[in-house]
Amino acid sequence: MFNRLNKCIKILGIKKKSTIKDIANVLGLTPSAVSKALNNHPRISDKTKIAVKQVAENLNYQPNHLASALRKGKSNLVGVIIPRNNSNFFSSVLENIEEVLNKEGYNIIITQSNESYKKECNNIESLLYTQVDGIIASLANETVNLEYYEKIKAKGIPLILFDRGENDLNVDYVGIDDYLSSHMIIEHLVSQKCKRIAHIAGFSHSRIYKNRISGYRDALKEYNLPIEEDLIIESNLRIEDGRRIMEGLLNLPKRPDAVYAAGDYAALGALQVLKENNINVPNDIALVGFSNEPFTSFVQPSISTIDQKSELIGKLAAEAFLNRIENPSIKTTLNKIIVDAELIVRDSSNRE
Amino acid sequence: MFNRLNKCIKILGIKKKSTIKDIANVLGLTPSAVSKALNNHPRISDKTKIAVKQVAENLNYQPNHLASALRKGKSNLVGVIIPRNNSNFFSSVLENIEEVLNKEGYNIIITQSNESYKKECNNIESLLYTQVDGIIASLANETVNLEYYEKIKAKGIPLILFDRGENDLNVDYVGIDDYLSSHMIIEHLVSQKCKRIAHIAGFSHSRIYKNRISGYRDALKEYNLPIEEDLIIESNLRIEDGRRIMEGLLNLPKRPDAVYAAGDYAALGALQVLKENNINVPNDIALVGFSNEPFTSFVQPSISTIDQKSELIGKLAAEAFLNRIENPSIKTTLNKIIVDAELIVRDSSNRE
DNA sequence: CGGTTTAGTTCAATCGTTTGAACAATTTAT
DNA sequence: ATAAATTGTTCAAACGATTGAACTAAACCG
Repeated sequence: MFNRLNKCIKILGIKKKSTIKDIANVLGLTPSAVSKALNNHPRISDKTKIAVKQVAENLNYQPNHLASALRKGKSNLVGVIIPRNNSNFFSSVLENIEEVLNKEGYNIIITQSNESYKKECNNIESLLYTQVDGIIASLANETVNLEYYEKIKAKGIPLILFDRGENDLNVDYVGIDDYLSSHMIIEHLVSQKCKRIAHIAGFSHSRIYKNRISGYRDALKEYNLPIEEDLIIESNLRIEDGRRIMEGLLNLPKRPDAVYAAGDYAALGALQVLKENNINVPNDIALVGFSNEPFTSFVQPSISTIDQKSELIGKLAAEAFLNRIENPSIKTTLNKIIVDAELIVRDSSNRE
Repeated sequence: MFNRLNKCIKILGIKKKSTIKDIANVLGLTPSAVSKALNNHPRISDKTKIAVKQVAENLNYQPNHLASALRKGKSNLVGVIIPRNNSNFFSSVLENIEEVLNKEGYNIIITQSNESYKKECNNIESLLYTQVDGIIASLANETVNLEYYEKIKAKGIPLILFDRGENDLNVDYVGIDDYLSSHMIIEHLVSQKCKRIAHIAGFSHSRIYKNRISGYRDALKEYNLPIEEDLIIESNLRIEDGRRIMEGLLNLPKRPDAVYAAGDYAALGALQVLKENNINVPNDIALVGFSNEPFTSFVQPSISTIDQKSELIGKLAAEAFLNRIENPSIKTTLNKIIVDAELIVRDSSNRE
């Protein structure tokens, strides 16, 4: 049967993929010599190395990753799990993770959870199955149960979290200081003479949104502004949430004079409602968002926001992984890298 | 040395990953029986299957993908190459490719070319190295030389192109009819009584933009409108390109009364300039973009655009791959799937 | 010239799974 | 009762690359 197959191959002129064995045959060497030559093993003569590489080129040889990964027990693949791909923040993080890891010979497998916990579990399952050497992830909003992530830790491969998931697991984390970012926003709004600042918040079960809320509260206290619970509303932070909540705020007996939304999409929804009601932004009500989505710069008025330093976060997350993989023995305490975010003041909060 | 390692493992309580061999030992079977049991081989008794699965569960067994892929000569991995990840179109296509392929047991490896030909080549290289079973790609704008893609074909694995790359290689393609889409836009603008329609075009070396240009030209002819070469300007279609070109158009002795931009970002740039010049959109100058980026719906005025049916394109691309992989022998003529795009009329071109 | 290095290579086992062939045990058909 | 078919399992050879140990020459040293 084999002979027949080979005959077919010959007749049809299909080149079967060449292996080190083929190279060995051509040169009258053993496969192991070829393997060593290709890997620049010191015990192989330069003459042989050159000859092997030449033949490899001619035969269009491509090493079989599966075989070497199996033997070496290392796939050089890193899994990345992100909630969704349509935000600028994540695509920028990805780009930078990829850049750093590619340089070190790793490839990344990107998977999206679409903010679904179930999808996230599936993703972990299939990444582990693919034998990735590590996982870099940002948790879905929905994710509360962390059993699956424990599974990764149990496997003994590095797990790095970024943006979402701080403290939730005892693993490396890279993110901005959400508490401080909120503080910066309030400080700025106060400097613009705002006195009643509402907060369109994210759900407080997610640590980052919780931190933004407490940063908001503490900053208000610091500036001796009263905390009014009706001015703090949690939501999913989509455009429609921003709209709904802004409408509610406008219907209050005493309207706020500033709105801090914990996400840019919610800020956009709020802005739409404000414009529809002919409310002057920023003079009647000032507005600040969060994330520096591209559209914040080109809507009218442009929206002040927090830049989360996605490039840096991507780079640091990748480096954290490399660190772990290179020193697996060193059970250092978990590494929490907090990057300083930047407040970008635009028209929506810049009063004359 | 091995004994020492095992001792370490025992002492430290580190569970080494369990293999079919471990399961076999527990049950007093051979690894092959276990393998067959796990794969529901008909020749294995139900009793054994149940026992094996039970033990597998207990040992927290996870099949080693590398080993099975190596043996089976199939990785169940599909590579996807996209130009950049920050557009809604691509992230939506990805989501749908993933959905269809996951169901069939495939995982996808996403790589971004960042519109760079060199990056694209690297991506192809590493995808092939990872032994993907197929590649689904949309070409970078820069890509003219297709040597690397020929390499994929030479390997004998399926290659499916979408959006960018129609006709350029003799392979399966999924995309919308750009020519017809242009035609729809012109038809609509004519119905709005526009007489001098400018075209902010993409570079005509890319087939899709070329088709949009010829669709534009032919439609003008059909409606007996003159074709003025100064009203057709090619660019990269970024916001700043749209701005620059719109400024140029406004400085013409005779301004156009409509602008059709081959990309939404360019349309946005144009819109900004129009607003800055207090030109009424759509009544003085009507505007239509292309791609249905989310922001087109929430800027003011909202921008009319073409929806490229990203969900459908993703699904069809994935299905085209599955088709090829399931019938590798059938050298059917190449499959060109053209999806009908949809014109979404919004405020920027809807005159009262 | 015998003994020790050193360079260059081959040998053989291994990674974990799959798979056709072979074998033994049991059942069914004749 | 014997042949044939069926069932359940083991055997052994792959898949392609890697790697330490072993082996053979040639080179070097005293």
